[in-house]
Amino acid sequence: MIKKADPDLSRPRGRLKMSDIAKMAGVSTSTVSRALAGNTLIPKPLRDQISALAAANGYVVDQSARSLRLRKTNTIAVAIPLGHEAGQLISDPFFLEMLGRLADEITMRDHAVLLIKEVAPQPGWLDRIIQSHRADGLLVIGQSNQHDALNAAASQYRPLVVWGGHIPGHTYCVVGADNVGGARMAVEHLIAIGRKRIAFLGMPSAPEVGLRRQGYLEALQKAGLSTSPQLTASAHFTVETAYEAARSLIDSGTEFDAIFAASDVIALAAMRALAAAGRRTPQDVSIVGFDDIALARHSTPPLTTVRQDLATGARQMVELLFRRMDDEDTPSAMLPTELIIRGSSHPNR
Amino acid sequence: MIKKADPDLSRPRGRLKMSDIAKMAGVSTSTVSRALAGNTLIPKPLRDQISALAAANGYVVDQSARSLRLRKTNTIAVAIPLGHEAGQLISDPFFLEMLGRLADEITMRDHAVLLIKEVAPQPGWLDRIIQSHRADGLLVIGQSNQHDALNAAASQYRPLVVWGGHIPGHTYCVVGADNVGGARMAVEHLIAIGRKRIAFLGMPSAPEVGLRRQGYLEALQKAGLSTSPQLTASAHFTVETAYEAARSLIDSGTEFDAIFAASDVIALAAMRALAAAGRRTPQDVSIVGFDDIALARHSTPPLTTVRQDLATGARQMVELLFRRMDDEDTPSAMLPTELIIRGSSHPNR
DNA sequence: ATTAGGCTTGCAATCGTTTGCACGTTGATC
DNA sequence: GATCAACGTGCAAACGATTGCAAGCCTAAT
Repeated sequence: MIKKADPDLSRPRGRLKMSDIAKMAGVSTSTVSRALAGNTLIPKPLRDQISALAAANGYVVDQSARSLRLRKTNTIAVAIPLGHEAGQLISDPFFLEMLGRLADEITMRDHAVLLIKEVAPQPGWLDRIIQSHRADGLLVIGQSNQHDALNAAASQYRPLVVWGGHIPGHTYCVVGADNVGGARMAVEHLIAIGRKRIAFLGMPSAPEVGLRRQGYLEALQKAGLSTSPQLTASAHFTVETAYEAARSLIDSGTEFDAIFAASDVIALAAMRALAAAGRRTPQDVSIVGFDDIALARHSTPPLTTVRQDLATGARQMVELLFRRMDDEDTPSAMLPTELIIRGSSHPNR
Repeated sequence: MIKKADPDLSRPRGRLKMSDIAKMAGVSTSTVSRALAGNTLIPKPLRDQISALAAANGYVVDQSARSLRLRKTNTIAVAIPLGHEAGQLISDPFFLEMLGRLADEITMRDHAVLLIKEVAPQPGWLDRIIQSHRADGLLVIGQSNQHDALNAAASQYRPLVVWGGHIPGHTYCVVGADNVGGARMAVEHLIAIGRKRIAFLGMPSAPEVGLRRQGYLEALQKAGLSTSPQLTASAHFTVETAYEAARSLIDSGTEFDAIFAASDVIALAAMRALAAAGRRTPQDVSIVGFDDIALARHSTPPLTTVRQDLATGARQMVELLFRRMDDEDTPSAMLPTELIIRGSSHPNR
């Protein structure tokens, strides 16, 4: 009953459909569909014949049709909202590495990854992603300035997990590092090695950064050190803006003997700005960053930083998302951080 | 005729469809469809009313249905074949940055990005992506060991553009740096500063690396220097394997005063291996890498490297892909490289 | 010989949009 | 007052899969 594919037969220019395979095999589309799905209603020998025939002809199920009928796409959307950022580039190595890890985890579960970069999120952007039914679940990397939008979306849509800071009042499921604790640890380290005037570099309006600043302030207050607003300088996550911010801090004449930066990218930019101004790291100014990106260990001097475990974070996010896709309600998760002491803070290292 | 949405009306738990909006507006689905598409057959006032009604109710067109009907998805697939790689991670910063740039370019053209990581590509993997109709075009980052598969796919499928090396016999559209020329330039630089025994680090079975090795050999031959096979050591693109390869080169006792590495990641790993073995860079051994990743300028000493212009490369790829999606046949493109001389090769810098 | 029951298989409806075609309706023209 | 074009709108047929239901076939038991 099974006929061999005939290359001479002018096959319709268009793509093969399931009914074409059915015709070749002399059965109905129903049978082909069931056979390819491994449905045991179809006896094994026939199933194998049909699968072989489909493979031989390079037939592949059309996902649009399948998704429409099944109302599921086997796809996870990963969205990166860029509300704060200056450029429109996904540039921070931390985000990129996170993206790579998430892709790894999602692929491992036989789902595809739909990458969505949202440059200046407009009201309703989350709904547009969710309602378009292009994905079965949504991961958001970084809250940016979209805390309220995320809360609104989460109230109607279960399969949503966010990477970011644990902001008071979040009702969405968020996975993220212990930003306050990590920052406190970093600043306590600076205090322990004798630093007194510690500056903060970062945009506190980004939630994670705000929490890191909170940890910074807590540590300073506990030690009775100055928390002067002049010691805080705003910096986006890009190299250029961070360099400028560091430069203006230096030029302002504000005295400081250490910098705690909200990210490694900012820390490294600050280090270069200091060097350009003739201030040595760590002799004149100690620097601590946050993230522990690959670059950190390779800088001169190597960067002391607060490490976030991205591999675990990504695994956790995907794990929670899949449980939510099964309609389970899952709590948020906070991951521990680790202080990695390298040469940029401490001369003896 | 237009009715306000009624929140009390127990809306079916399931999602709003176009026919629901039609009912609310007192028109047919056809009209709604046309209105939302901005079709001028529908008078402007009515169009606006319908759009407003849809927006007010958070209605979004279902993409599965739309894609099925239109046979187009407004999505570009970006595939990363990992045929050679040791781990299963998308780890090389170069790939990740390329991915980010591609996402930027694609998003700018109002298409979504479907990210596909192919860990150990099985025969037919490209067909499975193409025939599944999940995307309107396909970008492949890196040829890995899939040259033949790419040729086969390209013969049947137009909208395909590959980032990689210009291997003899490629029939697919490939965009990539001038690997041979860039490598030649790098090695000539090493020769010019007086290096005589120049080692090569990289896996020549990866096409780009093979071409870089070719440029390396050409430069050596032209200068009448040794091209001894002992001067070549295989190294994957990951930090760990590269470190091991450099270490075994050192331990082998083979004399060398310079290393040309097939990528910056490899170069940086080699630099660390040398330092661990007590050899100074650049005094004892000059090092040149390839890519100019962000890390390169921050290492100690900063890495001399062959710069590939990723921004241009990504733009070019997407540009060509969209032209191919319009059924144009486009030629491959080779991008110029630039030698960035930093401290790792030359003591005086 | 008849019927029951188990296996296989196919029919036809369905998922939510888009769009060619045809059917009104309107106002202008002769 | 009849004819015609222009304009607006809706019907219904796709797009390509999945699946509940029912029908056909065959064997075995009464």
